Amino acid sequence: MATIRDVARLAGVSVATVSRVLNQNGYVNEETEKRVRRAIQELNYKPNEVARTLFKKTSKTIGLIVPDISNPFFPELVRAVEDVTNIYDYTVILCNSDEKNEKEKEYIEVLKQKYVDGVILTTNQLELAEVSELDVPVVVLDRPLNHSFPSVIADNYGGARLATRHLYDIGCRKIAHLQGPPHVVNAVERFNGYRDEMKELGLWDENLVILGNYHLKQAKEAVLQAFKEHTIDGIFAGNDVMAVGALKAVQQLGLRVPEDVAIIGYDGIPLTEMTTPELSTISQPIYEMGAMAARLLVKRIEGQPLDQIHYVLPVQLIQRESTRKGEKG
Amino acid sequence: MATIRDVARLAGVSVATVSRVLNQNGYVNEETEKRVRRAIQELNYKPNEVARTLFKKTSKTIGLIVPDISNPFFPELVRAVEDVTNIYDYTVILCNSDEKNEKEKEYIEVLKQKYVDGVILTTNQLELAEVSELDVPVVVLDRPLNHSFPSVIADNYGGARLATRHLYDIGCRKIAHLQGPPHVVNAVERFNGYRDEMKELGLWDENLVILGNYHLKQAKEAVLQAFKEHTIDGIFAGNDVMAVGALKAVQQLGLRVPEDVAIIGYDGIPLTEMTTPELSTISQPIYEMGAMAARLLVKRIEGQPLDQIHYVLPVQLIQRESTRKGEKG
DNA sequence: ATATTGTATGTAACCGGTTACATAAGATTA
DNA sequence: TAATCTTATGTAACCGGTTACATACAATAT
Repeated sequence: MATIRDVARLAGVSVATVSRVLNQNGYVNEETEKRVRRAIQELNYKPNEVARTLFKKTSKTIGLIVPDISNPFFPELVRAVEDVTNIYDYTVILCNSDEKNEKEKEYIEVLKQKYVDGVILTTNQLELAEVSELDVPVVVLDRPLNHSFPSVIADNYGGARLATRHLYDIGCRKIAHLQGPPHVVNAVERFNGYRDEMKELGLWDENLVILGNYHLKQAKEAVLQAFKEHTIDGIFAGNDVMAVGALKAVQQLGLRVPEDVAIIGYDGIPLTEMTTPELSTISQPIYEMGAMAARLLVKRIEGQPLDQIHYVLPVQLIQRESTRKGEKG
Repeated sequence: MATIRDVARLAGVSVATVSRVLNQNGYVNEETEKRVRRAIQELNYKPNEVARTLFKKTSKTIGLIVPDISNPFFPELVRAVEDVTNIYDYTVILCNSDEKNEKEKEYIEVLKQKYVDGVILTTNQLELAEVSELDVPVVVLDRPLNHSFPSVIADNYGGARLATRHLYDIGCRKIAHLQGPPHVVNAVERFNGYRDEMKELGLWDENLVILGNYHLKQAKEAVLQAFKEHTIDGIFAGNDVMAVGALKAVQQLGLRVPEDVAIIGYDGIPLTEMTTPELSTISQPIYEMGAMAARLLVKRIEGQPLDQIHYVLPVQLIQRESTRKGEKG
């Protein structure tokens, strides 16, 4: 690989001049510039990003920490981050944390050592101290740490109330909630929304809360168990994957969806259109969330001011077959 | 951030000695080492990876180019690559190419400039010339370029024959193939397997080939169209996502799966367990493919010999409800 | 007694860029 | 006409590591 010194030699100038041509700063004579450009062409010279990074302390790379890319909520989010940062010439280092504190800390250490320009965090496991150690911009995505970092989330509380209310509107009165893991902030917020709406409707019954862990199998088992003990005519699942688990459980029990039990999920991942019946869901603007987080991060990196620190994006009820009863909700 | 010179000063030694302690090479007196380690602790010193990279020309980073992470086949693959390379202290730069030549070329350029230690390619758009420009190890995943790079693929041809034969075995005689995009090598291989099996069964009829593009909506439309023109009692879809499209089309036509039309997909993504009826599929060892590719790449990077250059992993028929007829196949 | 080997450490060049500073010539200004 | 500004370019230090090479002393071999 040719270096800037090779180019300088071939063009008969100093490395400083070549650097000036490359970065378009300082004075360079038109003729000289042509000679330099010709030499660059001839040698197929590409500047070494690492050397540049070492001096400038900016790597045009960001870190993206997600719990698990194989969880179907994240691919679209990751894709959005990649798309947006790419426009500004950043590359993305992908990190799967499994929500484990240890892995997150290790990744943050590595990212720092690689001089990443910023980090997007999708997790709520981190202690303040560890994140603060990062001396680069951070944007928190989907799982707000309740503090000073810019964040992008969707309206979990409002979405949960919307879902619960929707089940009520189509006639459900024994509305269960398949809750996500209690250590995940958005799961708690959705639970709170469900609880408050149920209280307002005068239907609150803590026995109707089913504990899930955002995964299919465990959710299905939990729902099967719940049906043994309680009467249920509607299920609001904390995420779409668990909604599928609920669907499977209900079908296995020989009950009809939505006639006997209506089901609504949360997230709006493509999966919801692939089940039979298709699943109603509270759709989060997943791509937009990722894109927004990426835009915020780039702004922060480039020292631009943010109009706003915390963004709460609106969610949307999408009614499909799993909650479409005779009365048409 | 403390530098190696700060550590040297505090420990009262030269930078060379500190470097020796860090890299555990050369001679260092036990007492001296203790002093150095104490200084490192005290300053919370972490070596700067970028400086190291510049000198050593190895970044402990690899590039991973996939068509689109939001295609449900890839998250698990990406996850596997990340898991395995992480064991060896590599980080992963994720690139979405959309199978576009232009994007792939740009990414390869950037990866080179960042001194990545190797690249895993999941694409078949690249010309030999462009990949060869990469002077780091390359492993090709899922889509073999038919040449000298190490590769990991699953047995597409065999899997397709297996799927076709399975439909035959459960009684189908008008077996359609929902084909993937013709510019994707694995789609063509699966088509070839289907064609050869059909010929061997004496059932080959080119009218039963339906062109799809690996996406749901288009596949569904194509299947609806095909049913207008031909009699079909079995569908072998080139991937699982299209199988879902076929399922939706068939259900929309008021036909029963599998009684009237049996359906089998290809890939074995989690989605296949979430539909109703659950989809039979040819399961590829997705995680293992990614893990294997990552292991090959690391071996190549570290200069170890490979036992074998091209790996073709076995696929497996998974029979579920969508092909479970009365006779029990 | 001298040569050789092993241990321990420091100096400075190097990786490949960027940029502060020095230098110089021609144009402009007082 | 001397001072100042603009344009153009080069030298060398710098970013923060690694390592070849030089140096020195003690232990061992000849």
